[in-house]
Amino acid sequence: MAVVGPTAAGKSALSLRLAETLGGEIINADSMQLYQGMDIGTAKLTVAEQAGIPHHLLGIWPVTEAASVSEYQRLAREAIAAVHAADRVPVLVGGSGLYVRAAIDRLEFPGTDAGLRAALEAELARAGPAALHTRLAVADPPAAAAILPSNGRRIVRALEVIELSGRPFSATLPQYESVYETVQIGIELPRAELDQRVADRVTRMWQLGLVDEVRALERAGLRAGRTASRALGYAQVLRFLAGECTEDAAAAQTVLATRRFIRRQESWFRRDPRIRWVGGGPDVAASALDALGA
RNA sequence: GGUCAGGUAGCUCAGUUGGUACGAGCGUCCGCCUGAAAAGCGGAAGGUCGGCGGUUCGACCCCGCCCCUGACCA
Repeated sequence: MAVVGPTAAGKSALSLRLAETLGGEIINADSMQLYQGMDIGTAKLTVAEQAGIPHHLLGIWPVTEAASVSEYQRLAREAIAAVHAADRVPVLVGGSGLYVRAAIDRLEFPGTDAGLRAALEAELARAGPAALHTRLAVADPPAAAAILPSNGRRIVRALEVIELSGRPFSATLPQYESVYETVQIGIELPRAELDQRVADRVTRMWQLGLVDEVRALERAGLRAGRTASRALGYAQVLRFLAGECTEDAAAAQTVLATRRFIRRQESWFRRDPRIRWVGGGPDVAASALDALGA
């Protein structure tokens, strides 16, 4: 089963309850909790908070490593297989929509090539996205039609896949088709409440020492990390440490960016018709178990 | 009490020598998303231009009074 929903909705707490009740083990589906040492800012459960329930895929990548959905997919499926083998229930938990789909859905990621990618990115920087889009329009008209000329990132990836595989790039996500028998529980909370929780959470992160955590990670190479350095909270603190803004501004920006992120998460999960939504609050666990029985 | 500056989109501000507000950034809402996804990209909705009067064919832009904010002077 999977527990999804926006940041700060209470996924971790719910997953603990469900794993406990169902005899499950938790598998992380949060792209940033995959990183080592990114604990406070990602609201990663401490070992004590994990309450003896096995957690998989937490803190497995150094911050210098660029994230990869494809790699995550492999790891997640291994973890799921291991939990199944132990005759326990895998409880996938996380707010990274694409990662959740990579784990449970029929999705195959075409390969990548560092050199080719670098060349395309250099070209993007030099010529701009529109020029690359023109090229994409020749190589793969349907992909070009689906990808906006301003979206350099996707254009680069499409061109990379085409050159590597000699085949067109699927620029639209496939139908929802699970490879496991999965029930997805989504936690839904009113915006105003989520926004308040985010503000509180960021305040708490600062109290717990997020700035020191980032300092330590900086020494571990966080700035060089392509993905990790962009994480909510971390990017803002790095800017503060570089003297580019005040500490207060960093905190305020973290709140705003997290709110924006929540809107994107909602729009991602909203369209998946398989998700069974439950309200947050004290009854989440009960509602979720109801939804599971249903 | 006086002088000056200012009151334009939820916020910060552009702008029109009087002719339908051309606005921008942020926020809000909505959407997209196949190896960076806590990333990346896009669309939309919002304004009686502080109030009341006057001048004018016509005022957000001119005049008068009033209200509010800020600075300065007493």
